[in-house]
Amino acid sequence: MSRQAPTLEDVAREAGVSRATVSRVINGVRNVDPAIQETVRLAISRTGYAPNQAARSLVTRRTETVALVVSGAGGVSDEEQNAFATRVLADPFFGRVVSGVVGHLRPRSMHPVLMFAETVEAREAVVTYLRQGSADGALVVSTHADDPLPALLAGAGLPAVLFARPSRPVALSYVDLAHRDGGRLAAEHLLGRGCRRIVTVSGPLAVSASQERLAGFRDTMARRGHAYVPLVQGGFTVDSGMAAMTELLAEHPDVDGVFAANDLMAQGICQVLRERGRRVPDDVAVVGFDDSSAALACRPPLTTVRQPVEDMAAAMARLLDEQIRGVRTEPTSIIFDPELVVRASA
Amino acid sequence: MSRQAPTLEDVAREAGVSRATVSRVINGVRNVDPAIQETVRLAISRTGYAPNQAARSLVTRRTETVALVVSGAGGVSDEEQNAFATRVLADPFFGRVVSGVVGHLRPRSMHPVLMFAETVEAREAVVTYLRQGSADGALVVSTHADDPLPALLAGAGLPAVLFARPSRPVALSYVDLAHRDGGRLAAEHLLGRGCRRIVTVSGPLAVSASQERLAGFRDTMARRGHAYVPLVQGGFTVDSGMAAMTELLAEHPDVDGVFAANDLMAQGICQVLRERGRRVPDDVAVVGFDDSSAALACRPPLTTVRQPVEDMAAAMARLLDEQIRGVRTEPTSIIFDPELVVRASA
DNA sequence: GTGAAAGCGCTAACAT
DNA sequence: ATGTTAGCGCTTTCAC
Repeated sequence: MSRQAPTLEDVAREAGVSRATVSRVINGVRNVDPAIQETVRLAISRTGYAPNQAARSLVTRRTETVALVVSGAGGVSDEEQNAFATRVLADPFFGRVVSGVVGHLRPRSMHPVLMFAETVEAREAVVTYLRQGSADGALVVSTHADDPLPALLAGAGLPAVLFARPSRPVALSYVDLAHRDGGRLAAEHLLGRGCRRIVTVSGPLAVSASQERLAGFRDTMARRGHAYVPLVQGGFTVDSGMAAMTELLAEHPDVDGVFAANDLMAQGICQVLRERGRRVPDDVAVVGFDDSSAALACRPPLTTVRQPVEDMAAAMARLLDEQIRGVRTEPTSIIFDPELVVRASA
Repeated sequence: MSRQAPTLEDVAREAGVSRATVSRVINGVRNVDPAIQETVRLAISRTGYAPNQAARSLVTRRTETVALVVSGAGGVSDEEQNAFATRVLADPFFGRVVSGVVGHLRPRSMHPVLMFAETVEAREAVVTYLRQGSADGALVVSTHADDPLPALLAGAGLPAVLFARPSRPVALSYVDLAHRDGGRLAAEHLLGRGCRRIVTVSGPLAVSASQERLAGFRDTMARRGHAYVPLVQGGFTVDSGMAAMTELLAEHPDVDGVFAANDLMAQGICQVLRERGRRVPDDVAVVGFDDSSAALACRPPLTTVRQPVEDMAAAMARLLDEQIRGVRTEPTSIIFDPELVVRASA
């Protein structure tokens, strides 16, 4: 192995100054003679010094690490735990979250620890992890409306920010999308292009985002005289989109417009439509939601309601960062506006 | 805020014992009277004590954290960094890696820090992170053959394990697949079902896995008398698969079998074939590689060469774990065998 | 502007 | 089996 790593002491000796001075130089504290700064910097590179993060954390009470938690609800079996991670990461949505989070953290030399909290034990582990000071706070992305983790975190007084408003009120900051407006945009677009037999495939109604998108959509439809919009509930996956469309097609063969609550399902829907010989968008127009990579991968490319996930995730990281630094003390919410992106499918 | 967190000292006082005894109970060191253990445990829960990880790490020189690094090669621009994370996570392959890694780490109360190293600075950041003792070691998944990170890590004497054999020899452990055997399995299957006009879409030839899969495939074809197999290079994405198949179809309209170097491309290939009115597998048989979620999502479901990614990732984590604990000192390689999974596409 | 010294909370070697 | 004690390497008053 390599010999013992150099410490502040070593650098100080090498530079002929005290530990305190070296520490000041490293941490960019002013009031250090420029000449000495140079000497110290030289000594640092000569010794190949790297500050010990544990020692630093012990006194600063900060780790520059945050937990990025993907949280479910149920009491899932051990078997399914792996599946949970795989499933979550397979969704292009999550990649955008990570991207946005890292975009904020990296320039600040902060790092995300990936955690999955789909069981009672796993949730406890998250709380323990934070209570031990292994991370300074948590960014929580819930996949289920009645996720108990936010309340657990809030109860323990741990810094945390949520992606999406919690279903039960909890004293935590969050970022969210104006999902209702998104549903409205979709409805207006379909109606605007002349669709009259419109159906919709919602997300799991246990997820509040699904409900909101649906509510906004239905609301707008109702205002335009469409009292009834056939609905099938999907699961935010390609497969569930296919199944839903198959079902809808059987009951409503004259459909000419579909609103899917996310792009993955819209992709499945387009696939089924094509298999049944319906042209998209000529016979049936399809509008998705998210503007994820699936929207571009889809044939035809999806017209969709864009959710600025990267920006939202970055804002989430910023909120947590501010809370950790004590800059922000009150729970804050930031709501982003959706935007219609018109491509070929509608 | 909440009041100062309780320390070992507080628990010790509460239990009427010394700090050392409490420490022993917490760390499960034997030689502690069962009765006292009980007293201590009670004091712990009464005080709501959680050990301070920084203090612990300072003395144990271990963080119970490993860096999970996705590493590229180039000097990518800042703009593209976000895209890198998004792109990487969009690939179902990565979700399986995470799943396997977490599967090993979690039961050991270890945690992965997610890092992306697609620029010179980012790679430096990884090295610094490890040198500071913020993580005990690194699990590296390279997306490019001439990734400089492994050499950097090895040079710094930092514990690290790679997914896939490095292109230049480096003194690090790695896990890998017998890609050549995988290519062979694909060729044998296509030939076995009677295909005679076989083409192939490889991955980026800068990636050694691509080369190996191709070599095994070509080798087997050659042994069976097929001297020439038309080849188009793809990029492991659905789109690149579509483009490649379009090209191949133009030059070889009589094609009756395709070997794609991954499932994503196979998916694109199936899509193009269907659009051109070719039935899969009746007119053209398609074999993919990986057995990722894309294989099941594909229509028809893909016959594919399974790569046990979760197992490989778990093994990678285990190797690193052993290296960190000092159980293993020599670089070790573990090569997994591919397996043909027959579904509908071939 | 710089140094001396006091901890941060824990583990582990040693003493008992 | 339990207690005492010496650090781990750093930041941060507090003097100067």
